[in-house]
Amino acid sequence: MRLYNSLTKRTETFEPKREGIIDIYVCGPTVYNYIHIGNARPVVFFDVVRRFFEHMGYTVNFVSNFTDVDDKIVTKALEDETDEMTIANRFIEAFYRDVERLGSTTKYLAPRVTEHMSAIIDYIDRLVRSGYAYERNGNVYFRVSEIPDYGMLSGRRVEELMEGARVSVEAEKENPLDFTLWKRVEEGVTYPSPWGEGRPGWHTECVAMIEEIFGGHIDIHGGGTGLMFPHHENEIAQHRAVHGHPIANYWMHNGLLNIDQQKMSKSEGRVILVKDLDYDYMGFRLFTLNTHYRAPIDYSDETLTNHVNDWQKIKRTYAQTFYRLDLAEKLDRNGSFDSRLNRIYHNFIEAMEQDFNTPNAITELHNLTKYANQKLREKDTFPQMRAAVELFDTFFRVLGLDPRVRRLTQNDRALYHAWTEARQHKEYERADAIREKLQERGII
RNA sequence: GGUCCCGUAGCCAAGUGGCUAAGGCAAUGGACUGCAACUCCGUGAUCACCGGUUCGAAUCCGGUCGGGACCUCCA
Repeated sequence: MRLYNSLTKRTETFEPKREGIIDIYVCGPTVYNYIHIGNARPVVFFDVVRRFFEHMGYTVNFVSNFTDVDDKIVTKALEDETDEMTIANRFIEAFYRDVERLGSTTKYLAPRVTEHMSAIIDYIDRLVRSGYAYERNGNVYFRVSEIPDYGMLSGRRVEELMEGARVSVEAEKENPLDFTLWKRVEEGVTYPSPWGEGRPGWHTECVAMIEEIFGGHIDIHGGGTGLMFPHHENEIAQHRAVHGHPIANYWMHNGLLNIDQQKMSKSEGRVILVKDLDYDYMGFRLFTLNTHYRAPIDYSDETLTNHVNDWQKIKRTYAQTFYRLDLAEKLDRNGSFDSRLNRIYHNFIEAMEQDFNTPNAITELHNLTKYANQKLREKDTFPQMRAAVELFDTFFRVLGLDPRVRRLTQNDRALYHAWTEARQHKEYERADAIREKLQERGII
């Protein structure tokens, strides 16, 4: 398995800390709104990462958090005249609904910041005691100058950051680059701490939860490119301060999703929410996976339509192969893998092992589709068709695609036989009426 | 001002030094069919431009043009 490591900027051979087990953490959403299709990208991609590792026999401990304490949630609660917990719960539920729509599994550990507040406060306290952080008027800041290679992940040097005209200037900070660990606040929910009532900054939650859940050192840390700076940079700094070693062996960052060549922007009305997507979600999933995860994706209706069509063809082929076998009572037989199918499987795995080259993996899905369609037109190919269905099932499981094809009912069979009979007797009007029903159900 | 990424057929996209530059969508010709749909077979690229390195470059280096991101919350 080869993985591009954002930390070292090179493709490396992946080796987990423990034989056969992979600990992975992906930064999750701040739950103050419905997620948009850009947020959907890591939801889909890291789901595929997990699925592929599981296919390869690994046990994957997958954790992705919910940020349910944040200024934006406080603002939203004030707007809606309710409390933060209500807002968070509402959007966590909505998040799970969207994740399911996208075909990603919801069965993973999803810790909430509110459930780990004492761990977060304790973490900050240790940073203060060891001199890596300092308190000013109820605010706590991280002392960036204590970390010599600060900026290594995002490829920035401290001097460059200092020169940036837009670095925020807060008088009480020792250094403009110092970031907030704890914030004294007047408005919204607060928590008691050694520095008074307030709320934690955003950057400590992930490291504190990783420490509490995994013991402080994981295999893979994932997230969107947009989080590299400053969030992940700050995670690295804090973890380095407390533990003296890197928090994760591999960092994986997915590229962003733009709309019409530009970044999604709420203020400019260029946002598409997952729940409002008026397309087949499996087609959308295929669309995101058809570009390598590190490259940016440019969304347009035309491009998405391309992949929705792709998916329809794949799904149709699968369904027809499946139903043909079902009608012939051959679904329970064993498949026969010929050299062509073996090569398709082999190429698929090879593509995935090459830093999750899902576009090339999808090419093999197309090759399989062609194979199945060819077998459908040839005589006496049930064993090969059966093998194709098995391989489809494997690819679908790894990529998280679901054609929603189930075994035929008695009614479906009767309909099919009636159609065949009508055609044999050249009763075309009746045959066409039945055909329409069969097509509606995707059986032919 | 500083840092960085990208430009492959109408559209999406893989390939990052070496066989005829994968694959899909769209288009188009043919086959199959009672008609149709589906499907199958076939058809498409001086790899933005200019120069350099090399026996050899889409791939490396320099420049030009074009697009975008980050340095502030951001998947």
